[in-house]
Formats: sequence, C-alpha cells, structure tokens
Amino acid sequence: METETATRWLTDAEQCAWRTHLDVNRLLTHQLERDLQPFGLTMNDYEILVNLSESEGLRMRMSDLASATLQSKSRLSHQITRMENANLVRRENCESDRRGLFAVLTEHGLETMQRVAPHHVASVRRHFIDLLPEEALEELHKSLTPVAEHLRSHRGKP
Amino acid sequence: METETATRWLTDAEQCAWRTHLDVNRLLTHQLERDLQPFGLTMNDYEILVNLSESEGLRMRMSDLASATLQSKSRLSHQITRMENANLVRRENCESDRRGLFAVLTEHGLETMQRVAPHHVASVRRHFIDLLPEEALEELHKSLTPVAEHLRSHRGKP
DNA sequence: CCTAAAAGGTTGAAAGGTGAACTAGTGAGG
DNA sequence: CCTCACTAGTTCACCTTTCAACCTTTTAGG
Repeated sequence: METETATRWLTDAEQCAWRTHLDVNRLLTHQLERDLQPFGLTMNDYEILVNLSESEGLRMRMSDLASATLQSKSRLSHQITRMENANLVRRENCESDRRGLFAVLTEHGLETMQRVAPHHVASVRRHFIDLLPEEALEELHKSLTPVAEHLRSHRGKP
Repeated sequence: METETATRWLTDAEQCAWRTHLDVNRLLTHQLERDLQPFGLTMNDYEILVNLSESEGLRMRMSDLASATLQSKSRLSHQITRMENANLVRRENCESDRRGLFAVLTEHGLETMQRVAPHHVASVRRHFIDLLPEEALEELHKSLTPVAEHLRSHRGKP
C-alpha cells in the first residue's frame, strides 16, 4: 500500500509552456522598467500614479492602494514615502477614520503621469500587445482570468 | 502638419488582458514563493538548483548560469555566495580558463533539489498548469514564444 | 462604560538587488 | 613578444523589499 502518491511531473509540453511563461515575465518586466527609467519612474511608481489618477479626488486610502497593487502595507508605506520625497504624491489625514491616511496625487504627479503614459503604453504595445494577434490576446485573457481568481481567493492559505 | 503621432491607447479588451497578465504574474510568483518557503528555498534558489542538476557534472560556469537564469552577473554572484553558505553549492576553479569559476551542486544541494521538486511541481500544477485546459496551455505557449524571442533579441537596446 | 481584540499605518533592521568601478586573465594584431 | 581591448567575476555603495514590533484608533462584547 502506497502512502505517497507518485509525482505527476510536467510533460514536455507543459514544461516548455511554463518556462516560456516565466521567461516572458522576467524579460518583459525588465524591458518595461528600462523604458520607464529615462523618466525617473519605476513600474511601481507608475502603477501607483495610474491607480490614483483613476480614483475620485485623485486619492486613495493606503490600504486600498496596497491591495489594489498587491503589495504589503509596509512596502507601500515605504514606496509612498519615496514618492512623497519626489513630490509625486502627498499624504493626507482621513477625517472620518483617524487611523487612516490618503495618498493624494500632487499636481506634479498628475503632470508626470500624463507625460509618461504615452511612452509607457507604446512600450507595452511594442513588447507585448502588438506581438500577439488579437484572438491570441482574447484567448490569453480568457485563460488567465480563472487563474487570477483562483490565486486571489487563495491568498494567505496553505 | 503633425510632429507627434497620436497615442494608440489600449482598448478595453487589451487593457483587461494586460492587467490580468500582470496580476497573474505577481500573484503566482508570491504563491510559488510561499509554497517553497517551508523548505527554506526561494524561487531563485530553486531555479539555480534545477539548472545545475540538469548540467553535465552538476556544474555550470558563472556566466552561463547568469544568462540561463536571466540575472546580472552581480546578482548571481551574491546569490551563489548565499547558496554556498547554505551548502547547496560550491565554487570551483576552472582549469582551462583561470578567470572562470564553476558553480557546482553539492551532495546536499542535490538531495534538497530532489526532495523539494515534487512539492514545487505540485504547486505549479495546482496554481497554474492544472487550471488551464490543455489546448489553452498550448495556445499560450504558441503565443508567448515569439514574445520571448523578441525580448531576448532586444536586450540592451533602446 | 470598559476592556480586549482587530484594523490602519509606520518603523527599523536585516536581506536582497542594482550598477558602476575594479581585478585578473585572455587573446588578437602589430 | 607586447600591448591593448575584451571577458569573467567580484566588490562597493546605494536603493528596495521583507518581517516583526510597535502605536493609535475603532469596534464588539459583556
């Protein structure tokens, strides 16, 4: 009688797909990061700017921003401090809950965002979107959505 | 006459696909990292172990290992130092080129690798591979391969 | 009310990553 | 042979991420 189940190793096809996926991620992240560098932003910075610029009042509660960007509170706190020093963002107290803080986009943050966005979008197109036929992109989205849901619902468990 | 070309913003579909892709990456990386944690390994450690264990003589030149894992030399050097301290790997001089070094898998490194691999594979299946129908995985691979090539050929340029 | 637990955030130290400067060995051209 | 440019790899200084400890305010129960 077996107590251990035999390992289901990856098939060759699975292995290839998986490694390609990993590689694309790493390479793509590097490339996008590099393309943002001339503007003095990282992808983290950019993502925060996007989130804030899409929110009412150009502001978000720290926690909401943390979970929107899938970061820990601690990391976000440091991140916002840096961006505050760069005058892209400022912290503001929350009247209705005195524990809370808002991260608020500054004028300069908004301008930066608007100036950089076209370049970033071009970069995403050039290195990813425009390399995939339209159906492939839709296919990708359809396949990945359940994965994202699974992972989201699964956070902080075994 | 226009000097600036109008920005081709992402369509809604493109935007969704792109954001999902980003999210899956981040969430998946976190999850895999967490599943390796009980074994005292990071994904970087694991990847190095895999590369070495698949090489002749369980060894690779530092540069080759760096480019196989898409890391900078500097980063790899630190990484190997840590793994050397954990006795997973050891450095060995290269006779034929006295500038060069090999990273060599130790006995303990090999055992660790073999012990951990089944769990890691299970994790990859559970959180990714097995969530995708077989054709979706092949589709994914076919779509992503040209992207990987593009990015690889494009390293270190505008 | 009062208390205890939970939620919102920050902090500081330690670990990990980056890029440029550096050392040492190689190898091709004169 | 020399020398000069290149390759292999490490190191240093600096920045980012992580994790646990911490403080304050809110909420829920008794």
